[in-house]
Amino acid sequence: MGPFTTPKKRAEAGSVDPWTPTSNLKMLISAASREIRNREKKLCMDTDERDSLDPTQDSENGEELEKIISRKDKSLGLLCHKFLARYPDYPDSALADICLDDVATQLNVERRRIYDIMNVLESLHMVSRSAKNRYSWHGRTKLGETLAILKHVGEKHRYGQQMQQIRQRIRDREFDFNSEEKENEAAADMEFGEQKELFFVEHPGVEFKAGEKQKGQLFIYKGIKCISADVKCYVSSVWTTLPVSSASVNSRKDKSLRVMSQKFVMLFLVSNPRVVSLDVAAKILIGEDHVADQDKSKFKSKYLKSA
DNA sequence: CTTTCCCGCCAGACC
DNA sequence: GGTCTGGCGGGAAAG
Repeated sequence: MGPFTTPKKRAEAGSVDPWTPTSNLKMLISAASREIRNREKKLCMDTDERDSLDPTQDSENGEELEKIISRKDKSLGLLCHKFLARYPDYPDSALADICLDDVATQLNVERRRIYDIMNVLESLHMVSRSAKNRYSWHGRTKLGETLAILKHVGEKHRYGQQMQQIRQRIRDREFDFNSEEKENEAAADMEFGEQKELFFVEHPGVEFKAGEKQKGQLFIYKGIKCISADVKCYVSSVWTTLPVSSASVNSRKDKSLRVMSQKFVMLFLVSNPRVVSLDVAAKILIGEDHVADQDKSKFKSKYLKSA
């Protein structure tokens, strides 16, 4: 193993439930489902029992486990699932306080992973940052409102129409292989409006406190995997005022996981049909030209590698 | 082979 | 100085 290779981590005793290729999709559909969560609780208990077989104590046993535990068992989606299983859908008025260190210890993962989960859940206002190292758990109490707001914002940004346009162009391209130029023109014509403005949609009454950076990379998949899917149940209520601002707390230009997650949910909420391809989502969320740039640099690096 | 995405380094914010 | 936060690249696993 070279000096720059990712070190292999000791196997952790995790779920050994047979994980299917569609597990992430299932996760998406069920992340906040109570039934599944109860099942998960049971599963976690089983896992705890299994933990008594400490893999670090017995190297042979550890290697054996390492083979059994695939990367799917360590996925962010599963982790988020386990996290959700620990908290009630509708917590009492007494705030459920979440300590990052405790959660990391309990779930037996690096602290870094908890930040990812918190960012996604925060984007849905299922948690909010209360202090350094601490979050408050809101569960689904604000979810309905949040989804309604996000849908409204998604409509405002004309995400639905944008998706239709992109899909149409993709279809056109299938009939016309020499359409590259036309395509670029079309992209230039497309009216993205405020879409390029970066923003974080706040929940009324929830103060946004975290400091963050502006560098960003699209980790859409991280967002999707952890988000509750019964989106359609919540979009009926109507909002007249949008708590969307690019000033004050939102002044930090933000392409963080938190914001990208919100935007992705918006796409789902306004999409018809309800399937959103990553390709289309990326074109809207990071911009068509940027997607093209990324592809180019990818080809370039591949070319250089093979040369 | 290409795509997905986990790991953890480390920059920058914050204290 | 220390700690917290989270963007990001590398590369292994999955497809």
